Amino acid sequence: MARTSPAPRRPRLTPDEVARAALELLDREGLEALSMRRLADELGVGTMTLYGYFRNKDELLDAVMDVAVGGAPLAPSDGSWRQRLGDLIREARRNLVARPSLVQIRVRQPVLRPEALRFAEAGLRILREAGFEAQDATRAFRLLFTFTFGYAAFSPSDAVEENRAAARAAIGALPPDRYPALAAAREEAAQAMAGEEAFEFGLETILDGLEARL
Amino acid sequence: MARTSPAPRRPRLTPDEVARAALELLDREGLEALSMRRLADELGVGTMTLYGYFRNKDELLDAVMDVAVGGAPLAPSDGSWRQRLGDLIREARRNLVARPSLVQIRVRQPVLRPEALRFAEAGLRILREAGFEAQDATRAFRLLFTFTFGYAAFSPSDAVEENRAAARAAIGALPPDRYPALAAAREEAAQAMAGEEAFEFGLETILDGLEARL
DNA sequence: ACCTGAACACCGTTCAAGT
DNA sequence: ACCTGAACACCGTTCAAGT
Repeated sequence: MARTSPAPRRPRLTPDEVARAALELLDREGLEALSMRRLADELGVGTMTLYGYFRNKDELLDAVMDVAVGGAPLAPSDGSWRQRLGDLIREARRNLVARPSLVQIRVRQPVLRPEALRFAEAGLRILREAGFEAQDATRAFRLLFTFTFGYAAFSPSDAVEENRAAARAAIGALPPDRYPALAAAREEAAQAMAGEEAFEFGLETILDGLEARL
Repeated sequence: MARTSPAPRRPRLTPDEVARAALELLDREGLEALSMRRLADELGVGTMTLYGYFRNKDELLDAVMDVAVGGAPLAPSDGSWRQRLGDLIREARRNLVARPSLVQIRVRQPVLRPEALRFAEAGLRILREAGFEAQDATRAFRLLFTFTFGYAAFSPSDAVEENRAAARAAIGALPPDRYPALAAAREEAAQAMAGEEAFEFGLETILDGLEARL
């Protein structure tokens, strides 16, 4: 009467399940809350158990990035190359606004996972179809990527009004004779430090520049 | 016979000296080595002494940023607005390449110190002289700032060849039928992920886009 | 007025061991 | 084969105290 288990012992978790739990913790409490100890606690295992799935924290974060961008549909839009490329970038921006921690992970380490590379593939494809040669296409994509991630990294996405107020105060405290341009554009500078309008201005300006190169 | 000291006791250090010592440690060993404990040790004081100069670590980092960018001459170049703006950005890039930690500090927190704002002032002034109104000028500067800091944050500045090799390997491992554009531009993509050529392409494309708007 | 040790509440990771 | 506690070498910061 064979009991249920001569079977080889199997891990309680898969790396994917660990990564998903990490992403959930990230969404709930942010990157600073995602420690190996906290995550292990939430999963009900010892801290060191996690090191059976990932060699270290960077590897875990790599996997978190992968599950975070995996499955997102990369909405295939139509229209001109310019329209489609703009839509792709706006979709990336929406993802980064929804998950600011992804930017913090990317700033720690390059990410070369297949799921993450779908974004580059989609961008490159549009640029090649538009007529750019391989070298210009990769550089153009790099420019768009840098702007999109840079804007997410360096422009506040929450507490926007507090940040604007701080900027107004800082500019107001400068000696106007040494900072005339900032003094004359105080409100505009406070507006431009965040938000969708300044992002759109940047994106459209880059697309203008690319169009001029064709 | 008055001895040398009825004078009020004076602090052993000034905030500026502390910030300078922190910058030196940063240059020598990078941001991850700059802890309150390490810095206090190097200065030969107790850790908590530093909290007499700065309320917390973020305030110290703010001051480090200020001394790092302070005094740099912002080389006044001449030529067209386009030439001068390009030179300003290239100078900022050189500073960030020389001190990658500044980018890591900026990603932690906005910096609104007078010395740091000289860069925005110089950029805005050129853009206003070129003919941009206040709103477009601030947005244009924000675009250039975002690209410059973004490139420094997301493109490796050392171990470039190792990073390129990793990118080649990752692209090579992708199924070519699902990633045809990347497969066809593998070497170009590896090149474009870092270096001055891709930066120059981006900068010139942005300047093209701005010129088209005038 | 200025400085500081001890303590609190955390980290990531190595190592040796437990089932 | 899989899991884990203890330990190591760190963090930033609060508190109460020392000169």
